[in-house]
Amino acid sequence: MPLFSSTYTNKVDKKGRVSVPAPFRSTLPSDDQSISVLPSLVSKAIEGFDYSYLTQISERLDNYDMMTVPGQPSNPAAKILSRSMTLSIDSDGRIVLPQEFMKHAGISDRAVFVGLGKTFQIWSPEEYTAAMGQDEEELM
Amino acid sequence: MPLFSSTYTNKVDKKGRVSVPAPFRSTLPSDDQSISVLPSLVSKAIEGFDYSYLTQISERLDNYDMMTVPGQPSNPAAKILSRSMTLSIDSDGRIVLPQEFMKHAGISDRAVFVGLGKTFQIWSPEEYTAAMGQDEEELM
DNA sequence: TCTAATACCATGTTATTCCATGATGGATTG
DNA sequence: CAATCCATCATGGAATAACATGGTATTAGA
Repeated sequence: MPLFSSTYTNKVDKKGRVSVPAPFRSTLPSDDQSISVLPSLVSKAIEGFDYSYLTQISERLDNYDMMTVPGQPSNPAAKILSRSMTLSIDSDGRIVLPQEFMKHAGISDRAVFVGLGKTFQIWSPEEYTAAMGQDEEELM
Repeated sequence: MPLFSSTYTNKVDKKGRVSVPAPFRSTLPSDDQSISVLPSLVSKAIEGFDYSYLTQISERLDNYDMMTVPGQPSNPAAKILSRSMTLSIDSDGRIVLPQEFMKHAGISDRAVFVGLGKTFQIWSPEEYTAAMGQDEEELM
């Protein structure tokens, strides 16, 4: 199981490309170099995790019941699945952030990767420092 | 096992043709590029899944004692099987939505594909935003 | 034969892959 | 201990492929 830790800031080019921090990549299974992301439901950030995490969420959804029991779109698991995208990491270690996701997180030219164990988050430097409080200035 | 996620909006032409989002296609088994669909039993949408999912539902129906339990058509599994159609994906990655299905979902010229894990749904943009609530505007 | 469904082809746009460069740090060797 | 070599990493740009989409041709069914 992957374990994401520490904090890294990388540049985002005009196409939305950004390098996934190497330590994050190395915790991913070597046969599936991809990450799944979605706009956070609670903050101005992007939530990230590995693919197996998505399958766990999917299993929580009994789709058979979903088709016959009303109230689907508001189901939390459905919300996560419908909003998440799986981004493949290219041979240079980069992903392309979807425009809408960047917009949600207020990301333009730099992205802060924050390891949180089984998951991580991607912030804009500005939003991250604001959310963290004033005791952060050495993000460079 | 395929896992459908994220949300995509594609155009529907006058013939009812629409591209299946490439990420959805790639989760399907390469030797069976088709999807099975039915009008949702609970909402103004089309339910979709791959063929193997249909067989699972069929097995549920087999476990159901048809000889002793009356009113089989009301069995959800029976309802799903009887209403489902399997649509083949053409060489350009498109399907043709049956007219009745489009009518059920209120689809005219655009279709929203919503990934929900083992299954997905197809909505009209209008109905989908209405069903999701007010907090969705970036469907593009 | 006429109509409708299906298969085929063409095109612009977008995304993905490939290649080159600079920076960094660790290890090896003089 | 210092200089050099090598591997990894982040980053930019350009070439290439994939995708969505509209149109036309061909086939099949009524």
